[in-house]
Amino acid sequence: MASEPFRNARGTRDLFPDDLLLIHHLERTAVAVARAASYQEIRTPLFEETRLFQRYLGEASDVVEKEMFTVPRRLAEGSAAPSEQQSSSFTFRPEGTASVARAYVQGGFAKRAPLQKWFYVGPMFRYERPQKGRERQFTQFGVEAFGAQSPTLDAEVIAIAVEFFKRLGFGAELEVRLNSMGDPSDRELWRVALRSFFAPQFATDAAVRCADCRDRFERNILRLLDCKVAQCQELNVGAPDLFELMNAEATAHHQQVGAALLALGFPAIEDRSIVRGLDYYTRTVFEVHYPPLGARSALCGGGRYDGLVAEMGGKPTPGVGFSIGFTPTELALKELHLPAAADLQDLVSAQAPQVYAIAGSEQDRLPLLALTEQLRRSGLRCEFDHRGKSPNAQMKEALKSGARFFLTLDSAASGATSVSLRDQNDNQPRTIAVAAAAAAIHAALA
RNA sequence: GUGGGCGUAGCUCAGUUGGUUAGAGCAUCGGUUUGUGGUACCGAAGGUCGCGGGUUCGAGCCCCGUUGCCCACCCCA
Repeated sequence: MASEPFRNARGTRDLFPDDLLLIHHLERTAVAVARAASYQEIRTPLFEETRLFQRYLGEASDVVEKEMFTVPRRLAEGSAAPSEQQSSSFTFRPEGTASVARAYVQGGFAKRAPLQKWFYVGPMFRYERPQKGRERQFTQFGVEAFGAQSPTLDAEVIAIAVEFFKRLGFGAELEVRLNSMGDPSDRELWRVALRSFFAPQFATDAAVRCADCRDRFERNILRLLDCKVAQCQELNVGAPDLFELMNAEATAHHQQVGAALLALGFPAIEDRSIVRGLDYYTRTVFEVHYPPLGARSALCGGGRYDGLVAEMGGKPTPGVGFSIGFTPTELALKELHLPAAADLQDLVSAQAPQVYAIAGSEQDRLPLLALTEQLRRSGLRCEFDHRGKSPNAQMKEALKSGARFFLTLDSAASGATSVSLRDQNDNQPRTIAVAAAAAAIHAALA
């Protein structure tokens, strides 16, 4: 009985060896810029108890709960009501910060070593409808710095994000867009002020605002500020400014982040439309943009979350971080015709054999296989034809493989003790004793 | 959740107003050539035209349904 062929699940993709060249390049760039600023890697589990993310997302959870990959916990038979099963389920992490903050608290760092600068690179999962640049399984690079509220730390975190893109080849057009959410009490005042400012726009049925904004007014009033509809933007003019309500310390912090960024050579653009709705986000919020990309210019988002560690049950500890999605980064790189081939050359080389062993006859195959193994043990990448191709066809394979050395057993007779080695760099065939082959190749490579 | 577009070989695509046995390039496989910078030539293999139904003497092409993918909106932790 015929069945449908197997396919990958929607919103996922296979990364084949050629695709992984770029992925590895992104990963190593991320690791390099993070380590340069003394950030250490952390790896948390790919899934957590669902309630961790429910706590992390707070009020927004009813909106996003449908967009998470949740699996039920296996309970002893008949031991719990269905509702209880739901609350004790597991969920594949939709982002990195909640898990890292949980680990920070659980590991006791808030008490024994509050200052921790960590980074992570790994897969995240969101049950959303895929579209361009959005997948159900995707990779994020993120950093989280705990234990200091200094504005210079905000600037350092932002600088890591910018440096990541610079090293990937993005140009001077890179922009840091900066805003502040103030402290929670400031934000509460602001929400109240926004509500009374916008309320008249929704008091009548007249469609002065787009339908989405009518929804946002109830659900998430801050999102009114970054509506893309032109008419809505006009109606935002004159809206209450959080900075008018912000406490002096938070205001000073924001100015000092700007000054620190300037000192680092990354002048920030103030952008009041950048908002973060979750309550433990405090003060700094930022995005890194690359305007040449047009509508999809946002590459990175981050900010300060001084209330999060306490929310996770830890000793109150400030924190700041960002996350960068690999998928949008890949799209942007493709559009910019990056990276240059030279940037991947070492990764390409590492995938290619250094030596291709060519069997001149059927009798040569086993002795040659043994020699191949010997070369591999010596640390050389060595390839051997397993399909029994003709010597001519093996030569073509060898050329395609990118191997620098072609090696054949001298076919004098059975029990050959020498090999013919051709180095494509000088193209001089040399005859070498079998026992000396590995050393000769290593010498040529050195 | 809403809306739009597209499904022909492994990949990128042709395929005339509906008309014999559905084509090309690349990739693959085999061979010849070239004692060597991935050449050139010859040949082979590979498709129930996403799937199901309908219209028709006849459907890759028209109609309906379905499914998959893509894109946009929503959301964006």
